[in-house]
Amino acid sequence: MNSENVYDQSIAILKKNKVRITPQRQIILKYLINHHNHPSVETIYEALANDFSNLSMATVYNTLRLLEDLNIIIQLPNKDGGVRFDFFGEPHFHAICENCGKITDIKYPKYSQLDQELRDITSQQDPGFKPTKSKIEVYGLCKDCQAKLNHK
Amino acid sequence: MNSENVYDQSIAILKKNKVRITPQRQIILKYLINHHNHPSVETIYEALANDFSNLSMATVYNTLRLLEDLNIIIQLPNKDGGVRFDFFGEPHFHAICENCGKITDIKYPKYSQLDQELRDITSQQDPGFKPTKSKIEVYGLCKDCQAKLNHK
DNA sequence: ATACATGCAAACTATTTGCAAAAGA
DNA sequence: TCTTTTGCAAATAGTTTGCATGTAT
Repeated sequence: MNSENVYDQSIAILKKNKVRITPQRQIILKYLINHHNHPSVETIYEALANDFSNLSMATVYNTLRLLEDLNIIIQLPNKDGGVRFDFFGEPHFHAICENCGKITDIKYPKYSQLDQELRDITSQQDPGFKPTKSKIEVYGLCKDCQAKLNHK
Repeated sequence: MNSENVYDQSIAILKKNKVRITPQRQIILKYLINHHNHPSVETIYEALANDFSNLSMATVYNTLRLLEDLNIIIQLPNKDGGVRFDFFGEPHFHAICENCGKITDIKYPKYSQLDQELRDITSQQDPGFKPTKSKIEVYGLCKDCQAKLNHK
């Protein structure tokens, strides 16, 4: 699926949920679709504020929460405070370096299958719980940090 | 494994890493082993400050970070700011309600197997990355919140 | 003995909030 | 039109830090 389709599909989700398509929401959504750098709120704000004056942090926060609630993006923990975001088009999980905080996308062909299994088990053990999504993270040390830490 | 063994085993990990066994660390660790309420920093502080005067928030923060770094406890996201913690004796994952933030432990017999698979895939796709742990969360709506939201 | 840990309070920073003005539908 | 959204600035809350004191080993 190309990024145009992905964008249109996301906009459709917004419309279905009766939220207004504002320019701010459009550029933030586009930014997230086109950048796979797992940006923080501030990274997004700084990248867009130049071309789009009068963009406020509050709006970035609002939009990100909205997109996350609609399962268009997911939130990732950030090593030193704050959070980061990732457009969640193709299901994948994340490898996170415990030393530098670097986040890498890990594609997993069997993700949907695993997701279904996790939901089933959850519903079994917590009757009545209605799962909407699952999130997986693998923590460890990235290549660079291993090298750095060995030199000490 | 009973809670005495779990405690001794955790203390052994602390000793192996040459951190001092202070009374503060002991009572915080014991609290986490004996309470499966996924406490916040403040919950832990308030529960212990009564019997242990002069306990400071800073020490609770320090200790929790230490225990997390040593993979004795894991950190969980909290709905409205802050984080929560869980002693990670038997591997399990968590069901988190998106509406009220309630966290439930979900036991998964095949967890170690899945954990191994996730690590392998991560190492394959991010050569050089050295995994230390994985974390899985299933988000959704708990039974109570579904009922509440339907009444609206 | 001495390096490490603690307690306190102040500092910091990410995030939220209230409200008037702006603008989608 | 009229409800939702935005921008701004102030407020809030979670977490960290600096340093003198205390303590585990």
